[in-house]
Amino acid sequence: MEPPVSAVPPRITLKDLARELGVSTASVSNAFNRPDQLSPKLRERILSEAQRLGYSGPDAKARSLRTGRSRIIAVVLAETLTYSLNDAVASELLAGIAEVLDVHGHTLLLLSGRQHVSQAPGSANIADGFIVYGLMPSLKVLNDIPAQRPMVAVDFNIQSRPSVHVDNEPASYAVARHALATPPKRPGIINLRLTESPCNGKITAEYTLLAAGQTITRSRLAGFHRALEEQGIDPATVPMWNIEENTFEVCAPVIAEILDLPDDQRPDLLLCMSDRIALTVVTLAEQRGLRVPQDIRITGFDGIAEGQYRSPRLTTVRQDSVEKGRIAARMILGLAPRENRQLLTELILGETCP
Amino acid sequence: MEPPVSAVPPRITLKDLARELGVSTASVSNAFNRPDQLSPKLRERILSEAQRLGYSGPDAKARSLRTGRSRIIAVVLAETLTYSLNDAVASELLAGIAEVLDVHGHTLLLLSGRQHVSQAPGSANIADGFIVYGLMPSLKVLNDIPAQRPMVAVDFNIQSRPSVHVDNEPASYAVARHALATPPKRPGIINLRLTESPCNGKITAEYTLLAAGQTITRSRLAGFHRALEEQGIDPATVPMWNIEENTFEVCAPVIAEILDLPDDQRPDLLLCMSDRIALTVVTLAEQRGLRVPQDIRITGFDGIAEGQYRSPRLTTVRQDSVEKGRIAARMILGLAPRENRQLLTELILGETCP
DNA sequence: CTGAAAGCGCTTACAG
DNA sequence: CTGAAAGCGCTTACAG
Repeated sequence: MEPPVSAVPPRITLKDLARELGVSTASVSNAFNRPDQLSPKLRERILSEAQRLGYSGPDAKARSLRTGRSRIIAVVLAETLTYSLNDAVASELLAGIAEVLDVHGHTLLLLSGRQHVSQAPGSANIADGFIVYGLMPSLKVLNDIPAQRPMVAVDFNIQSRPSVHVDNEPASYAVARHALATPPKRPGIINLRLTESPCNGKITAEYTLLAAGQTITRSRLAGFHRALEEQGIDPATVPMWNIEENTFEVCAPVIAEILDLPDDQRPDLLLCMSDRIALTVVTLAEQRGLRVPQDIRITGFDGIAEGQYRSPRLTTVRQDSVEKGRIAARMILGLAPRENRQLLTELILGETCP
Repeated sequence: MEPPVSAVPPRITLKDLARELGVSTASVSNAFNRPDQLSPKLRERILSEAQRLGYSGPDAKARSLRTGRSRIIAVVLAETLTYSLNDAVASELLAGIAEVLDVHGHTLLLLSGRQHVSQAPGSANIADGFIVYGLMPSLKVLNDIPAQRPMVAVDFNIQSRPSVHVDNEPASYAVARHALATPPKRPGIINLRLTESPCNGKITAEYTLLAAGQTITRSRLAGFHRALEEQGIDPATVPMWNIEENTFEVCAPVIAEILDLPDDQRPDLLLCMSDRIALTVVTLAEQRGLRVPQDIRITGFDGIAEGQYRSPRLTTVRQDSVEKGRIAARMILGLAPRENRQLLTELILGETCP
């Protein structure tokens, strides 16, 4: 089905090299892997001869079969790789993971829970461990993974596996409480992936929200609602929109619809479930000549760099995604206890909602 | 040295399953890999029994040794993974690569040319092919790669290997020419990684630039210079600064230094070698109450989303990094001829330099 | 369509 | 410190 990556010309193996040198295969192996197991002189000879003959070291495929370990850790991403690689939060998580793996001699294999159908099944199970990021449409990918391999879930839960989270509900509560301290005339909420069936626009009565515990965005909504109630605002009276994908392109039409409402209907405070959403509001508001924060106040969630290295700076709540990645990686490598972890977030007061 | 990832409990193998079912190992293998080689009925029985006994399919380590292919393609990044994952251009490249690999049943292994010393040598050679991105401090990593494996270079050159580039010189010329059509009083250039020894600030006489052909930024400078000369401006009279890493944090102090020059010395046009640099100029200029483009005009290079989904939009030249990744991936998979490619760029007229 | 057997390239006790 | 040998878990001609 797939064309071979290349026709491989004759290749020299460890055995060939041993024969060539008149030593045992064990000595050649030791020359590369256990310097203390042979004389420096012999090792020198083996290594230089290897270089001369174009032998670049033991084959990793054979080594991993023999030792049972590949030194590869897989990250399974709920979204497509294309999306994840361009998302600031996912990128930071990956950076945190990569940092720890690198220091401990492991490498990072990227997999997606939304892979193409032609995806060779089982190619994932080469990895020694798995970090699974976010709720995926189907847990089928996880079935290909041998049950004994370590696995940790990030930002969602897998039955009987450790997980790493942030304190979504208190974090949302904190930012909403700050925003509501200045009473808004018309607050609004822009959710992220919160409906059972796809909805990119206003959430009307016909939509059902995902169940609590299924998604972190449900916890974020709970935090918003708690703050609203505390201010004597009935959450049921606050209009909600939903965004299907955390990108400018997908956010823009929904936000344009909101901002283009008549002055007396347009929200003057928008609580957004991500910085990407909030930043899109800022950009489209500026394009329309709406003043931030005078005409419309905006809050985000995540604390990504793009929201801080600009003007006006985003008011948001910062989660340390890099640290989330580090912790997940340490758990997988057995350097940290495999337990459920919840990281704290930090309220950032920017200019979009002073 | 490194602790094992986990103590693996007893595990069932293909052989065990075959014995259990009273069939040959070939049939079990075929049930998973070649459905046409056995009766649907037997296949059904094997698959269901496998599930019941917790056999999740053939082990990828053994399979890859046996077949000689891992279906893994490695991307070797010149920068650290932490940097690369958070850089828009590198992320787009990776996204383009991942897109093609995914469709063709391959997965993506991330490696860095600046790995930690403890990095297990040779663990890279599990990959079937290598995409090498950017000039790295040392090509040592590449030595561990068997010579027969396909390899393609992106944004730099490796002896006798195909490469993928964009038209850096003409692209820079185009954007500079556009900018210089409105004659500046005091043009300036902000370079990226262009000096032999590290320099984060003004490039003075004591610094030597990297040789032409060594780095793409040298080609970009050539484009700027050609446009300057064409306008009768001697490039030697145009002040140049250098940035060591394409991040806000590293750019900011250099740019602050430039913007804080007295009014009669501050450049009124800055030609920047990346959008990240240009965006940092915009942000810091806004913070200082400088008007863009009235007080200072700014051009970038790359065409990243962040520069376009904001106001003022960046004037820049767009390179299709996603496509660069797609092409490199197709070459590696043997789906496109292994030859040198140069992609065209597109001038984008934004508001930072109308 | 099925089964017996070779062998992919290593690492690692083990005996010397 | 060195060498002979087993075996990691598969896939694939090949014979039936």
